[in-house]
Amino acid sequence: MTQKKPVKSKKSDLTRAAILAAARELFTSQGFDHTTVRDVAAKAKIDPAMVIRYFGSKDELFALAVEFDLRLPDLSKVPRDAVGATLAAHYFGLWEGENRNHGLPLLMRSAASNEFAAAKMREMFGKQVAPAIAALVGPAQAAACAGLVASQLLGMAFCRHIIKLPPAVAMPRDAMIKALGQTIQNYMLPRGIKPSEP
Amino acid sequence: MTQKKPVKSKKSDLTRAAILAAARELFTSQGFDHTTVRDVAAKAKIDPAMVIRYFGSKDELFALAVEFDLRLPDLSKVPRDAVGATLAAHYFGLWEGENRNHGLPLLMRSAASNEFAAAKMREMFGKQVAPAIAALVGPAQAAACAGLVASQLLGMAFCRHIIKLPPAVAMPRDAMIKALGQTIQNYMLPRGIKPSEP
DNA sequence: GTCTATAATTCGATAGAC
DNA sequence: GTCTATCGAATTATAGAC
Repeated sequence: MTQKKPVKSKKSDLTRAAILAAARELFTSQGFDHTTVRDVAAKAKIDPAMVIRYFGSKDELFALAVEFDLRLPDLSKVPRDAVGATLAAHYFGLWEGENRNHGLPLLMRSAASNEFAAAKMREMFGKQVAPAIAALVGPAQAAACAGLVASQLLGMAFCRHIIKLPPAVAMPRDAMIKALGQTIQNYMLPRGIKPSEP
Repeated sequence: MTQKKPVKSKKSDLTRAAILAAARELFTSQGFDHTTVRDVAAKAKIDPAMVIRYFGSKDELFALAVEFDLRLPDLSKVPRDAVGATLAAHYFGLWEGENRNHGLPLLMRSAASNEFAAAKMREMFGKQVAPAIAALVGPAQAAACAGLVASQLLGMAFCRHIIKLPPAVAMPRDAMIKALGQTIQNYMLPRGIKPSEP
């Protein structure tokens, strides 16, 4: 008797997870092009052929490695004058908090030279970030506001965590959150103008 | 009679320049890894072997392709309350002005996934940007200020020109210069505090 | 499911004729 | 200076034994 869907497939799942974790680490530290299927297999302690067997190709493995959820807070529940600080703090939690085994560093590092990653970043921004901002500042100013906020937050990530520019690395976390929070607050809700105003 | 250093070596220089220009274009659009010596040779309409003969190796060719001068204005000659706008305008001139055949787009695109390019960017920042800022705001606040300014300017370049995030691309140049100028001004000279104050 | 062996490309760089 | 021919190494992906 054949089982269509076995209830237990522990080993397979563990192997899959090990491959994916190894791939994400190596893609992040070495980039897509300089990470070989052999490297991933070695780190996951399995045979290179298994990587292809489980994921089909190197490209499909990469596509799964960059998938993740930003878990943005609900900005409508945040005091209006604390929106900037909240976003800045959330962003640093993503980069320097306890749970950092997500795909953001990989996506950020890859997006500049990998069109698939760039497209993924635009998609994530459109689906997760833009709506949250539009709901707060209204549709008229949403685009410009979102572009400015993204440029500041991604820019700090680029300087501090990707290329490791010394002054950006040296800056204390609190000072940075304060400075970025003020900037973002000003981009989103300048001078207390209500979003519904003309 | 042999000439040690011929006064005229037009052809060689033209070939070198053609190779370098082709390399910069291809490295920028395809990235270092996906640009082959054969690609560069084809674009420059010469033999692939000549690329190596003229530049030694692909790595050395890349090193020359990323070399350039930011040509920052002398900030000491700019009114203090116009420093932010001046820097923002200069930055956009680099990215969207008439003379764009420099290495900045290539450096920016490569730095995230190429350690050599990242080091070059840190070096350029340290030699060209940091001193200009330090001379204006004083040594005490120079590092933090430089890190913040860099994060905002590089972040907009990343969003608007590298990954082409729709809201950042759509924003009119004037509106962006105004917004970034205000932010930079605030990072550099907040509330009119003089740089020499404790 | 797992591994060995290798197919099929592709690339950077070199040797040597002219 | 320039081109032809090719080396040697590395890569993804597959075929097939066990």
